[in-house]
Amino acid sequence: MWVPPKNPGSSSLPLADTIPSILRFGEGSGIPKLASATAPLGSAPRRAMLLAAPGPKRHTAPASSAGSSSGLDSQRRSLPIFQARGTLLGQLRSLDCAVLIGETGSGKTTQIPQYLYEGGIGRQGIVAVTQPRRVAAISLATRVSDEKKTELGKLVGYTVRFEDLTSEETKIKFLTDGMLLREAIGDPLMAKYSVVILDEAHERTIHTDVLFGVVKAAQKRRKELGKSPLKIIIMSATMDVDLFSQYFNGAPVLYLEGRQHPIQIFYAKQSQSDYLQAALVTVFQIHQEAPPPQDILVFLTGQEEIEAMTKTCRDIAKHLPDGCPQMVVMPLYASLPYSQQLRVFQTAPKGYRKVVLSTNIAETSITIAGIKYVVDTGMVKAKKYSPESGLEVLAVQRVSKAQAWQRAGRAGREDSGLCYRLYTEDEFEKFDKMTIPEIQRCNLAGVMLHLLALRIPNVLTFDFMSKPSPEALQAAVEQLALLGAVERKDDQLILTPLGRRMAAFPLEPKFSKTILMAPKFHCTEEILTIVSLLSVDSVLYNPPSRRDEVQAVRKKFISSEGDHITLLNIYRAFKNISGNREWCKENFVNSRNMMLVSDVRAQLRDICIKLSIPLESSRSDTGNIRRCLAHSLFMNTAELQADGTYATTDTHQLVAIHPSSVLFHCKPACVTYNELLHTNKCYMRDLCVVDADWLYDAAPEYFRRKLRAAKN
DNA sequence: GAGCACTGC
Repeated sequence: MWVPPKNPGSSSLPLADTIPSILRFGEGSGIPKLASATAPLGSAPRRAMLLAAPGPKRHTAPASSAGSSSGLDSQRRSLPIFQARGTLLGQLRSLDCAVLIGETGSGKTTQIPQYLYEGGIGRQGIVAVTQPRRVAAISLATRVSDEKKTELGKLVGYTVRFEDLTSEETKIKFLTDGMLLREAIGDPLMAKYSVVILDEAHERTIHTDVLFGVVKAAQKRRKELGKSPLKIIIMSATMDVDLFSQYFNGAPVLYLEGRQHPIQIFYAKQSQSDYLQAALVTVFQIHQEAPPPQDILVFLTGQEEIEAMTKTCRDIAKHLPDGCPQMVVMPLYASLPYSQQLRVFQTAPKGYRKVVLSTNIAETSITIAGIKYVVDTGMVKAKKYSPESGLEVLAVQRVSKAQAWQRAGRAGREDSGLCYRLYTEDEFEKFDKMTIPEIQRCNLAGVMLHLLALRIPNVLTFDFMSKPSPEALQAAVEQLALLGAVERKDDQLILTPLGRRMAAFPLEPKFSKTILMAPKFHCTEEILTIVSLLSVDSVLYNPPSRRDEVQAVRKKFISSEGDHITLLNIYRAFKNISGNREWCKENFVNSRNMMLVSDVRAQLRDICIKLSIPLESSRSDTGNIRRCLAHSLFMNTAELQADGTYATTDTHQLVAIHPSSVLFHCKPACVTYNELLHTNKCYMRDLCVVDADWLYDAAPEYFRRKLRAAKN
């Protein structure tokens, strides 16, 4: 058992030449919430009732017969939640809404849907359980169908984009929150569901936040219409209970004990001016003092930082003193090719310690077994949105307290763990309590379009749990008006027929509009490809170390007309050789994302057919494609100024061409772009060369208005 | 002149 340094200052680091300072840590005074199994929450609403479920404290390893039915049964019974089953069912039976707070490992997500089913609650309909991520929905459905000893897709099934494994028999259905939201367009009362469980509610994804309001409205409406009741259960891991409870008319909060292992927290004794340096020192300090099979997870902010740190760690690890364990260093971030991501799941060879340097992908999306130590820089790269400028700002910032606890929790998955925070306890106390929910950080055009499609009476006053600013709502509606999706009628905002068609696509409104414009320019096939490419992560893989190779190979696809046409060329080449992996590797194309593009394209094409949109190809005529883009992206344009810089056409914001664009070294007179992203500079991403005249043709009134505004 | 946190429909 590793013992925390009693006097950290005296522990000598054999790497003093490379790393000048030793970081001093003090043990946290406040007992971290995650380490406390009995009293997880300080401020429970008064109406709350406590469901203590003291399961076995000792972590029981999965039965060796895991998979066999008896093993699964005994595992189910050994879960902490099992002893609370009766009480829980009694409560849930009588409640319209409940908030369920369960620690990691309480088994709430797998067990509660089964308890409801077994207890005959809501048998007349389906029990829906939403998840923020696809993989979670799929693996939970698999697990629960195993426990019920049924075939996946029968009693228990799942629905995620591109995959629907449900049938007439399905009574317990796991789905992504986005999927349930999309289903609601055709069925705003959610008539086929008797219970909706919104899981991982504390993550506050934009979809969960919209669903809060949608299920609440559906429940109320069903009651008014005298239809069968809809039961709502909110499941969350952390402390936002007051907010959830208040929003759902004072719904009772039920607590479930979990099986999180204790985590010891250490804070930096002094404020750190350089968190990268501090992280480096801490990793090697731990490495020197801890026995080898215990792995380290370090939270950093981005790809570039992680790649640089990986290299530094590897260099230092080559020159470790005798007797020191060896080290394997692995980067982890979302744009890393899948095969490389998988490496973090391999156990390190004997005598080696695994050090994973990760973005916040390891906070929720990827769980790595065997992590004993977490090193938390306290920093995260996150997006903010300013509705006034329409600008998205991507910046490194402090994490919230909730996020810091989430990170710490990654050390206690299998056994007790330790978390080193590279900030002082005083600094921590100044962190925001919660991360600002996504719905308050985003462009809301898509959300507003969705709400309108759900026939919500007044979208500007929609009952959000955390209301976005009026400016953000107004900006979204204005954007929709510009796209021709909404109009005012008797002081009410309603969808135009075009808007209703736009809402049928699982896309940002401007991309839906682009598709709907395409028939006019006889290039729907090409636009479908381009929009698909733009709506998934980049298919281009750019390893910094092989930049020259990448450039040489990519040359053959590059179009002087911009990124859209270049991407189209790459997709066509990919399809011409019928899309094999080898080709992708040779051409630095991310094959996983490319496959996804194919799936997305097929889905969008199906929707076009349902909407009777003619599917034509413009073949080699790229002018029509660019005209089509100009007609739908006219509000996203910039013009070259006399001094060689670019200014946006509408607000004359100074912008630059993003270095990832094929037009980076070019100076076209007029371009449209997909989005502006503010990092060090205000960059335009994904550009297309257009003719200024086309823009005026596309929206004469818009530009006349802009011109008048400029004159005043 | 030089850069891209993370999900999801």
